[in-house]
Amino acid sequence: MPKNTFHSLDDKKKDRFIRRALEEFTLRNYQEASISAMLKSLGIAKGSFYQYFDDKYDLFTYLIEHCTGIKRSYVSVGRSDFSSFWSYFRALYEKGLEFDRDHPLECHFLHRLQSNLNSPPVRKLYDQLLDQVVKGFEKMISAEVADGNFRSDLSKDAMAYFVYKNSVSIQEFMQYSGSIDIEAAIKAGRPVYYRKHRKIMTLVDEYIEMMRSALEIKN
Amino acid sequence: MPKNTFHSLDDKKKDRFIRRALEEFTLRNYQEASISAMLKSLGIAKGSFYQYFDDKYDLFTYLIEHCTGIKRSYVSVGRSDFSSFWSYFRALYEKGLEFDRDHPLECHFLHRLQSNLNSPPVRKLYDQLLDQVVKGFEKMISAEVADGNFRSDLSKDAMAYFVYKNSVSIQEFMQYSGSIDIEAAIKAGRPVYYRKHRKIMTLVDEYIEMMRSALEIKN
DNA sequence: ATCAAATGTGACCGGGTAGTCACAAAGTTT
DNA sequence: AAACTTTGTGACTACCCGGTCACATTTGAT
Repeated sequence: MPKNTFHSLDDKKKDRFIRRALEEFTLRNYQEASISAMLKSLGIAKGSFYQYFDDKYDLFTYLIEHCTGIKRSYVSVGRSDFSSFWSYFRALYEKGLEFDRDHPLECHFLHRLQSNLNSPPVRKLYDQLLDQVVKGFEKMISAEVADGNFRSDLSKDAMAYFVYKNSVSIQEFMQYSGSIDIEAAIKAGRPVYYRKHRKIMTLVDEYIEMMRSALEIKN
Repeated sequence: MPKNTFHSLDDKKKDRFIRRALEEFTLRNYQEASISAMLKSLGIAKGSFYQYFDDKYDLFTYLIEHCTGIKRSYVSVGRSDFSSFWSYFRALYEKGLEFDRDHPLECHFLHRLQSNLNSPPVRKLYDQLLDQVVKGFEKMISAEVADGNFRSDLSKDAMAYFVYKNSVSIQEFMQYSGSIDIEAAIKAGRPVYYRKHRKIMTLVDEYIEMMRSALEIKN
């Protein structure tokens, strides 16, 4: 937990600090991320940092909370507002793109969490977030199965994991195929999907089509 | 490239060295992996190491070549030996399990490469391997489309990436659901899927069923 | 204006790293 | 046995890190 000293910081200074910290932890691993380098480029003394946070890990957990908090306000769409799971999924993805548009650093800091799985403390935090998402999907998928929309011959947790992983995969494919350059966008502080909205939604629709065929009952 | 000094090393010593190096680079990131710690636990002097390899990166690239070489000898199954793409895919996965059974360290060192994507030199090597695999799948998928087995309304590269990523996902799901503990297995030097063969192949079949439904033409 | 509390500072500590180098030991050829 | 080549060694350099602490500065209340 950040100390009071950090909270009572000038808004502008606090913002600059958070942005630089996100950049540091997004471009490097948790272990590799350097508090020293970050402070140097911010022009803040080492000692000051430790009046804001207990330690490196304290800052890291704060950043996660900061980002998930903002993300929640974007992806808070309800399944019940949509006629089908896939129109819901599509809307969820579009909200994700809005999140990237408005808060690229926050968005991709969260995406890169999975690069830190060998740091036990980070892994713990990641596993919690992962579990939340997959459990959420599992619940919705169970409902679809109960309604006779999704097939019942597959285990629900595997289906949920399948959906989650493929939704992550979409971005990875964009990177693989050269359509986006996350690192460059982060360094420039610009949204990753800027002016790529049509392109990625086309891909999202392809993925939805694949997942739909995979999970829905054939007629 | 390892120097002659390394090649002319006693087989037993060379083996012990490789095993310890693989362990180090599998349990930690490229940057975090410590040559010093590795040498200390091996009882080899610092100076000796630099008569075997140019530097850390030289060792790393050697390990990749070492592992891919062994892996190739396992997964060298031909598509033409199977009646369908999915029976081929299944056989490929079983070969992968044999690779894990006989060479767990080599197998999972390669799996953990994707945890190193923020190290530019490592990323370059990973991207090459990724491209090889995806391009391979793409070729086969194109043939399936041409034969009228796979649908033609999706882009082939997306389908190839879909297949590759989901095949990786299978292992991740095993880890997620607590069926395997890769880190523990590596530390013990034991195969990850030891006595889990039935369990994972059941999951593989579920994934194949999902991917098949996603990509094949509905009848 | 005074004083106390809050905040800022950067040299410093202990510990880690990759890589070097002068030297020692072992092996090989003459 | 002598000369030479290859291999082994570990103290050492130069550098990085996270975190500390005695002290300087600023703030705000009296």
